[in-house]
Amino acid sequence: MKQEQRNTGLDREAVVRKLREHGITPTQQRVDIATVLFERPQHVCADQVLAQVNAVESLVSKATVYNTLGLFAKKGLVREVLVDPTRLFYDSNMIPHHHMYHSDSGMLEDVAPGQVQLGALPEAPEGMVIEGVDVVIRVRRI
Amino acid sequence: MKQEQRNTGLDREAVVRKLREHGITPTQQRVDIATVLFERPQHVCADQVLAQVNAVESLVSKATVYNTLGLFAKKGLVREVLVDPTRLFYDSNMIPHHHMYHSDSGMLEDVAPGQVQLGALPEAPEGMVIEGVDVVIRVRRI
DNA sequence: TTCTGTGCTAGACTTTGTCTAAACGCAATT
DNA sequence: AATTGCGTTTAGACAAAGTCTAGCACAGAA
Ligand SMILES: [Mn+2]
Ligand SMILES: [Mn+2]
Ligand SMILES: [Zn+2]
Ligand SMILES: [Zn+2]
Repeated sequence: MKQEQRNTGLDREAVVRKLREHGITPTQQRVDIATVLFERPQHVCADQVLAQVNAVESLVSKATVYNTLGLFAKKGLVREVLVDPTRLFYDSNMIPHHHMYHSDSGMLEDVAPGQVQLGALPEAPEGMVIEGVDVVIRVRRI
Repeated sequence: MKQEQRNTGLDREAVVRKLREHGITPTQQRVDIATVLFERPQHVCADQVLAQVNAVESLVSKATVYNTLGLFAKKGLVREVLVDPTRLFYDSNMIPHHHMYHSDSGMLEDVAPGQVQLGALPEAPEGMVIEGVDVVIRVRRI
């Protein structure tokens, strides 16, 4: 993670703007975390974020990483993905899509929404709204 | 849980038969656990199974409950459902269906497969098979 | 300056689940 | 009857993910 590699992500200013757009006060730590998340679209769990953000020097505590990921999810900056019963993944790709989960390897792949034909959904019960529909295609080695 | 209530589930013999059909040696503990599971179609986590099976007298250890639920899932007797990041649910209803998850209350409801029109799915990658497709409709109070 | 609110932190704690090593049950062999 | 073998069960130690608490930092308002 040095300055040799091309950075396809957002620069610090763009990250700050993005947080503001979602009604999040852009603190130092939140910007650090968001910078890691939006470096590229990825599926990442809290542990990995903690490691990445503190790779060079210790910048952010565990509690803050967990709190911030929760906050980002609530504010619609990232999306939670449940495929592994032992940990929660955060998806920094907010373009609507589904997932293919390789249960052998734990690998998680995006599936374009056009690849899955989702027809009529059931109505949400009275007084409720559909928050989202998650489709996970689980695959394994033959 | 006395003998007053009508038992819609399977009797001990039927449970033993069911285990055998799935290639599972029907030990005392496994039959106890299966009896709880198939008393009625339900979504239940390991903790709850442990509590239910040991309600009257201590019959089965924690390790055995976890091992057995894992075994049952592997053998296709029950189905794992991932909706709550903190625990794994087991579904004793193996008829294909989807789920509606009430994120406020943690309630989990079945959705008939006809209610969700799942069209063409993507091919599994070379050398892989689709194990299953999970559809979870997350709803919450307005 | 003092007060107030928000955010950050270390580290204790909780919960879910796994692992280990010993014991058990039961059948086949001697 | 005693021995062996093997699959199963068990208590309890352990691991990992995540939450909580209590104190501190800091900025803006009064
Ligand atoms: Mn539980
Ligand atoms: Mn977890
Ligand atoms: Zn994704
Ligand atoms: Zn179900």
